[in-house]
Amino acid sequence: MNERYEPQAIESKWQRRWEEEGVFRGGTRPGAPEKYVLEMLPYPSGKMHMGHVRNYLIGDVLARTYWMRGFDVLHPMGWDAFGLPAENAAIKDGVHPAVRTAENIASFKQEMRSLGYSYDWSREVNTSEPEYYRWNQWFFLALMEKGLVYRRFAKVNWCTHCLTVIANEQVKDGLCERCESKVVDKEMAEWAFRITRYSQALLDGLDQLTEWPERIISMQRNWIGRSEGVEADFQVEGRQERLRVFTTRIDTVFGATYAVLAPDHPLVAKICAVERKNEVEAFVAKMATQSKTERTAEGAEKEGVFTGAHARSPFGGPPIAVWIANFVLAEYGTGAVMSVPAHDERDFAFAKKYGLPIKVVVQRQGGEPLPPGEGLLAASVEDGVLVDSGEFTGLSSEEARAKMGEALSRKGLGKKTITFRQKDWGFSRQRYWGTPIPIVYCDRCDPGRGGTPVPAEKLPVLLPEIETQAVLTGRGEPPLAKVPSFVNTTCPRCGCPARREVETMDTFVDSCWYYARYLSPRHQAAPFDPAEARRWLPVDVYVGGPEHAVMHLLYFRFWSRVMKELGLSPAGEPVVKLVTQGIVNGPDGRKMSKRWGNVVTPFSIVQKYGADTVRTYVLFAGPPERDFDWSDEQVEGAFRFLKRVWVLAHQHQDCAGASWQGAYEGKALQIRRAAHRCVKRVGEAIERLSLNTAVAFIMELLNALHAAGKPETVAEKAAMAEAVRLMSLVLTPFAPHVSDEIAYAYGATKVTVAQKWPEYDPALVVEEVLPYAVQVNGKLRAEVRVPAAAGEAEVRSAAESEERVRLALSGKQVKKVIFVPGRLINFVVG
RNA sequence: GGGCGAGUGGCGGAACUGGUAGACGCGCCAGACUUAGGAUCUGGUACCGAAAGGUCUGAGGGUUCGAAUCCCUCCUCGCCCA
Repeated sequence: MNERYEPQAIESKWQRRWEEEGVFRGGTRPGAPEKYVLEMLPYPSGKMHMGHVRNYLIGDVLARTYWMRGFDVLHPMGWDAFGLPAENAAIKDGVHPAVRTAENIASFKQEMRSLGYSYDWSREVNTSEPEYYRWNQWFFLALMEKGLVYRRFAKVNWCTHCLTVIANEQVKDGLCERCESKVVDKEMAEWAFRITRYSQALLDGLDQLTEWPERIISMQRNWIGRSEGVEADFQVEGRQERLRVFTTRIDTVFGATYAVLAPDHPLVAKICAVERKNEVEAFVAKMATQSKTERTAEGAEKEGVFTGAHARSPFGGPPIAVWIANFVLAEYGTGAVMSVPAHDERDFAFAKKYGLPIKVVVQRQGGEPLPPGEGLLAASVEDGVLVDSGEFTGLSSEEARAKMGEALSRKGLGKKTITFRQKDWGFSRQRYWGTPIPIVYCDRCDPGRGGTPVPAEKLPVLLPEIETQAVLTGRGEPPLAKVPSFVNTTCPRCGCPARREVETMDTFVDSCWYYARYLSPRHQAAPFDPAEARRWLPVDVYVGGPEHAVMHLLYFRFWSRVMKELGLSPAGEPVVKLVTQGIVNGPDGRKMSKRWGNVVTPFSIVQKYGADTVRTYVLFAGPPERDFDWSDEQVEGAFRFLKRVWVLAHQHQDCAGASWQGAYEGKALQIRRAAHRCVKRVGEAIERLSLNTAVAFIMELLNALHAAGKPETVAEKAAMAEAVRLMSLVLTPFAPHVSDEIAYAYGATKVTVAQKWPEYDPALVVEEVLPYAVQVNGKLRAEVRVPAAAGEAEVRSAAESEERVRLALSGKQVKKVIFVPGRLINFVVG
């Protein structure tokens, strides 16, 4: 090895060598236990950012460690290559998305290689290639067969900037999650997956995910939003119609003083009183111009109008007024609610605003009783005991809910129901750069335009070549509608001229199953080879950002269940352990962004310090889950550390061949102890995913070896050679290039990742002398060092002979002695 | 408003199942080498105090021989849900 540490001189050499030797090829250790380590595949923008670097490093450390621990490891990487950015760029500059995407992938991949990641590139997957997306189409047909795909006419979230429909999951505070533009409601036909059929299963499955972060679990639970309640029919006065409401608080039904319909509820027009017609119609028209997110936003003013109609509760009582209001949505529950102002905050605010009656029907169990309705200052939403509720008076809220539910079903006026907040997944996108939906519309045999699926043997439906500037204009109909050669086809059923579906699939479809394609990326008969799936699935560790908690991770759990039902995969849940990494902020503590001018690019740091420094720094900066702020000084520190590792190895290179059969004593023994202790601690730290402390332990070893000075005796030289070798092995997951360079200089014949993770000698990691804390009444008074084998009596007498302890004990009576072996002794005095 | 998570030196962070708080790194201070140092090496570095000693894990209380860790109240920040 060179005298100076020059990463630029060694890193590409090792990267080439790993590649040539195929050391990261998965499936090359038949018979060995398998580990599937996966990181979320990136959208290939031109440049990597630090978030990517960190994401992939966490996986890389695990993959390399598993190789060394003897596993057969699958650690693939690919490209989430369809999507809006490339298409939006094309609208601007006319470069075809495929061209731009290919360029981006090439540069992104080169950056990845420069960081020394241990990917099995032979399994690389690109979701924009027909070889991949034909299987999206195949899945579409398979799901359709199972009744999990349907076409609906619905109010969708339309992003005014992306010019496409986006999923509920992609709307954040009324804005598009991607581009932060306004999202409006738009009524249109779309294709949807019936994911709600799996809502309960997805919820139940969360219990098995014991190795997922608790907050991701709770976010999914919230998102699915199961609520138990009842549907109850209110009879509209003087008409045939019944008004079906959904409520989770049927126990408060006797306090219902009015009912509210969604403005677009079908009953509105029918029951509206003639004299209120103008007002109601005006309100309905006004609501139609607002999006549902706008209408129900936190600060939004509650608004409504009286329809003139009245309805009667299924439990009797006087008729109550029926209103329509902005905060009730047709899509949720039954699109109608009973309003109980005394026991619901929204209803209370609405009642106050419009002077509607308030009636208390649930009393608190302790404390001040609630004043009668009109005197109430705020709604009381807690459970309690029913009052003024006919035959149910005196029951607890919980009992009342059960009894009332039963009563409703008995009378045929309602039933218990479970509703979910989660909605079906609309996946039509009015864009070009995505998977064509394999559907044909034929006027002759399908006049209702329900759509006829393209038969499986005719797949793929290829995305057509286009005149980029003419088709990707950002205006008008979906781009594919402007490509006659694509649109015009023949009906698969009757053979007549027909038109193809011009919408494409949400890219979240691509990421639902890519991890399975890696198993057999060139498989022709199916999306992937089920035999490989039995071997590798589920994924052992999945690393990615927590921002995917409720979109990707929910869709992908859904898809996994479907794949299991199709007999493709053995796994219900796709991933055993999920790791969500924290954000890398700029040095100023703000999110890295061009706007703040605080972006640190991986490329610049690799150039300046080399990949090993970036790797070591990023992993040392903090625990994987936590955010951290970039620090140039700390990077400098990581570089200094590697330089010191290098210098030490270089200095003692003459020790490399030394061997010693005799006993180790003195300095030689100290060196060996430090090294073996380090091996133990680093191994355990990686297992706990405490990667920052793992690096710290290697630093401690380095400090100890530097402090040991120059080895003189043969035993010392042999110990030093062993220590350097061990250090190069445990350093491999973090700084693999330096590790290999050193390992070879010390006689290795295989790259470190192909070597075995070292075993430590248990005899060398137990201390001979232990420090004991000596406390008097819990306060530290001294520290004594005693032989490890010493018992309480010896520790006590050693402690009592300490000056400070004697002083603290003098004149006091020892009432009790607490002895914790290996830790401390505590004298409790009176 | 509800749920979850976090709060430890000047800074990033350590602390296994309640057992010596501050590992490791950065920064800073002093010294060495040097034509030079923003390179490198050595030592120091939670706070108060000259020292003896005392005080420290957001604040306050509790349990315990002993609490960063467990319980209660409150404050601040982050994320998610409403």
